[in-house]
Amino acid sequence: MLGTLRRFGVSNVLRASAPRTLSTRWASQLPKVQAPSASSVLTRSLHSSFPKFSAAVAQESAETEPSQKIEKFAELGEQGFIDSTIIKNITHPSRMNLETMTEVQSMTLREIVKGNDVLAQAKTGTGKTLAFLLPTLQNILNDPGVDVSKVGRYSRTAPSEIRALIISPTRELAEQIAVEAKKVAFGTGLIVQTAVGGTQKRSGLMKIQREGCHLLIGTPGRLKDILSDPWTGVSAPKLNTLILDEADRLLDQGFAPDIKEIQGFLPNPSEIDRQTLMFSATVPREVMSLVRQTLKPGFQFVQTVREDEVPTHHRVPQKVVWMRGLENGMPAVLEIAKNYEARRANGEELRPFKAIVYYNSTAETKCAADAFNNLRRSDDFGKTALGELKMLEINSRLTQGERTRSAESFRRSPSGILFSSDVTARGMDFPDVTHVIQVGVPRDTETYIHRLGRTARAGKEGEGWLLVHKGEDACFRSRLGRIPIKEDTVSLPAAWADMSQQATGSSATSETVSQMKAAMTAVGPSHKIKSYMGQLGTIIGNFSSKRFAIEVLNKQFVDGFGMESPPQIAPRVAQQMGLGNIPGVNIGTGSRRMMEEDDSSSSGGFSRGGFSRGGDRGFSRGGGDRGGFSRGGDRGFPRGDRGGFSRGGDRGDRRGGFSYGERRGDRGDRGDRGDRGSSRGPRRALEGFDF
DNA sequence: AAAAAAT
Repeated sequence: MLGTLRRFGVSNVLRASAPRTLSTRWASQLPKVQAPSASSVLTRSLHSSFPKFSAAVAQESAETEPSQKIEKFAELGEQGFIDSTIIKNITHPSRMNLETMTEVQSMTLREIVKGNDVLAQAKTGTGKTLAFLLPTLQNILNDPGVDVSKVGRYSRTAPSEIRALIISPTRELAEQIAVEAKKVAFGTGLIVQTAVGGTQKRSGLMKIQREGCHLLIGTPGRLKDILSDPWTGVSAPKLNTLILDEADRLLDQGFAPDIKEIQGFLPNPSEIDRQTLMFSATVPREVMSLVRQTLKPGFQFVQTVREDEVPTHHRVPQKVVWMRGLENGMPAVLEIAKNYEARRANGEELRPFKAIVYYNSTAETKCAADAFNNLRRSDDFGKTALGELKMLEINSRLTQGERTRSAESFRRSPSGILFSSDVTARGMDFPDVTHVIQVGVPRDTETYIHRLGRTARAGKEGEGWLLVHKGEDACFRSRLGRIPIKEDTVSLPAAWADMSQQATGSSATSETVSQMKAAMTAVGPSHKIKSYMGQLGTIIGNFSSKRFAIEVLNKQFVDGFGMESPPQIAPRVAQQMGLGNIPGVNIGTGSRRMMEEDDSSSSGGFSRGGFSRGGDRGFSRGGGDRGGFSRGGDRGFPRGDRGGFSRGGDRGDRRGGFSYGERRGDRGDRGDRGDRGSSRGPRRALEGFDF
């Protein structure tokens, strides 16, 4: 909060607990529209008669307003402030069945109806979507130029009647917003349309041309495509509302140019007054200058979170678990599921296990989904509670049809596990998610917060788990140090099991680890190679050295995936990544051939009751029989003491069982900075690493 | 070679 005030050049300190609205001098001079049937047109004309101020010139000051009381939707209807059909859609038990407004909804409603630009920050799952949809649809209804009448059952709206445009960073989120918008607008005559990639452009266009459009919701690429093409007939010459959902994401490096381009297709705001709304749970400092450039100088910054507070929910316990190796990730996930199901079986009143597992690369989601599917279909799992779980995958490399199917299936399912990339990290509303599990340090703080926000929505509970390799400790601290995550060193022994050893014990954890290992081994080798490459791209910077990262990835490939030797990295790629002289890097061109080979032989690989795939391929077998792939393994990779875990029993130098009991003494074998010896080199204590 | 997003 203080940071915000400072940015606005303000020195007064406000009470920390109360939500508040910041407004600027210009905005506070605007007459407040009191009439119940507030006309947005009036407000807008006042706005447009304002001289244009550049953000740099405008002197901003803060004004505190008493925190507004939370209202009932029904009251808005009774006051005549919001259309009665809209209110009925929201409140009726057979429709959206909502009674009371949330804080963001209540705090932004009047500002938006007045026509002010708004930047709103509120925690995940607190109803931001409805907060902008409700007043926006009302504003369109208030516009005297909008014709909602019909000829018979046909709308009289043209495709050039777009009054409001909502931009979303992902296709699924755009569709989700559209579904909600149609619910709110039902029976009002307002036409809601979508324009997202991955769908047939022509049929989508024809639908808009046929039915017309008042509110268009879409993703940047397709919106650019449609709006830039004069032949489509879809245009927005009368547009007066632009909404950026997940605004900070849309204003970041990847999207900002698209957004700018789209704005170029919209009418000049000096001719047609335009209101811009931005919503997100996170508003990092870096985007504030773009925010100021995009919003009018008089914009309202509505925050329902204190700025010195991380916008996560208090009702989400968050835990970080350190892993011995990357290969421990999937066993640890399985252990979370088993532990939870055990508590349920014990009579605790818990909702069914419904989890999203986030990875930083798409290939990892594929590997994990395949492995867990192998597990689920195996005989010993088929009959257990875990065998009932749906295992789903979602990432941008799937076809749009597959993506939609996964998302819908997970939405509807009372339980299951969704292995996901960051496509679902923001905004997606899957009901009743009990667990959000993140594997690896997320790329930035915001990503962590948004992923976590897929649970504990709409007043419900949830828990967050973060599984991190111990070597990513420094990265974790710098990226997530401010977030209230507790270390958990007791719940998941599978995270610390030594997976280079054959599992011998009969403990629940050794069972978990060997089950998962077998399931991972049975995943197609091409997926494992892609996972390796994907992880290479994401985590190399998270470790203190490239050498360390390679060592850790190689270990996962062998001890976790059950492969004979690390995959070959093309010389050109290795060069680009600066891996030329890093020990352990397997340079060669065999992987590509390997992947093509495997891709042509369909997915499958699993026969009920056993793991037929890959378990004896390039792993427990001698190697050298896979064209170009395993042959490369003897180059540069320090695997002198490694064999496959399935043969572990015949090695005299192995201890039996897992060594997860050794965490205390064993944890210091990787420093968090600087050079280190090989995996057998001297061990060093890790400062500040206290189990 | 690493989320996402146009074909």
